[in-house]
Amino acid sequence: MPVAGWEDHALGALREAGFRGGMARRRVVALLAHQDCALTALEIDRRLAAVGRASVYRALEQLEELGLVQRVELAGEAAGYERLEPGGEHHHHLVCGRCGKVIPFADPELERAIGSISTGADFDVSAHEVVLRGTCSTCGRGAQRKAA
Amino acid sequence: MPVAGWEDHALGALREAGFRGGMARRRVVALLAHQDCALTALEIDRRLAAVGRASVYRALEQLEELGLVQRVELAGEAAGYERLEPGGEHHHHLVCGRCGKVIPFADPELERAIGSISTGADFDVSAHEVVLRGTCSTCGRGAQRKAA
DNA sequence: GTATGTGCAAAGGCTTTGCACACGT
DNA sequence: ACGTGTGCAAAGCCTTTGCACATAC
Repeated sequence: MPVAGWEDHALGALREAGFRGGMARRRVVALLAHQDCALTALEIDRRLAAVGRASVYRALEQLEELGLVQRVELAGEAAGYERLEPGGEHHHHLVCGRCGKVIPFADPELERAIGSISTGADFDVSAHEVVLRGTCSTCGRGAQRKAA
Repeated sequence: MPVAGWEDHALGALREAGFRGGMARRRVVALLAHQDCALTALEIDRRLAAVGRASVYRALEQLEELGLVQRVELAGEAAGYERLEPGGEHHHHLVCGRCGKVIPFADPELERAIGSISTGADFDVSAHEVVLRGTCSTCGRGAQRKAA
C-alpha cells in the first residue's frame, strides 16, 4: 500500500532542504511513492524513459541523505532503494537465491531485539537492515539442488 | 579468535567436493581462517601477492557455494567475505558511515527472533545477515552533522 | 538573468570470463 | 600424462563524474 502522504512529505523536505523543483527528481519521487518494495537504480532508470541515468542516481543520493529513502544491499549486483516512512514503520527482506525474488516482511520482535542492541551499543545506530536468504516456496517445489 | 579447526574443516570439505589442492585457494582459506571479520575480495588479493585476483574471486565463489564462507554486503562498494563456522555461531555488523569501520557483534535475542521468523515463513531460510548503520563512538566524539 | 537541474557520454571500480601455462594427482 | 588450478589481461556491470544545455526561481 503506497503511502499517499510520503510523496508530498518528500517533496516538501526537498524544498526545505533548498532544492529546486526539477522534473527528474520529481519523477523518481513519484515512482518510489507508488512502490511497496525496493527498486534498483537501473530499474528506476528503465521505467523513467525521459530521465537520464545520472539524474536517477543523483536523486537517489539526495533522497538518501535526507533520510527519505533507504538503500538496501540485497544482492551483490545492484543496490535497491525504497522509501522510508517518517513514522518509522519499515520492513525487511527475504531474498530467493534461486529466482532472485525479493519478499518483504515485518516482525515486531525482531525490531525490538535490534532496538535493544542499538540502545546498548557504544555506537550511534541510525538505520538497520536485515536480509534472510534462502529459497522461496515457488522455487522450493521442484528441484532441491543446483543442477548436477 | 581464529578457530583453528576451520582451516582443516574447509580444506577437507573442498577435497570431498572434488577439488584438487591448488595453492591459490589454499592461501585464501588460510587467510580467512585467521581473520575475525569480513574481508573484501580486493583486500584479500592485496594481501596475497602471488595470487591472481581472478583466483581469489573463484576461490571465494567456491567456498561460498560449499557454505564455508558467507558473503556479506556491507557497503555498496565491495562485498565482504568471512568464514562460516560449522557450529552455526556467527556475528553481525555495525558499519560506521563516517569512517567505514566495521564492528562485529553477536546477540542471542536477535538470533532467536530471526529463528522464529525463519521457522514460520513459507520460505526455506538458509542464511541471514544483519547490518546496523550509524556512527561509531570514535567518529561521534567530534562533529555531529555532515559538513555544512 | 542566474544558479540549479538535467542528459549525454566518458571514466572509474569491482567482478567475471577467456585463454595459455603450470601444477597436482 | 591428464585434467584441474592459476595468472594475466580484457571485457562486463553498476555507479560516478564532467560538461554543455535547459529549466526553475
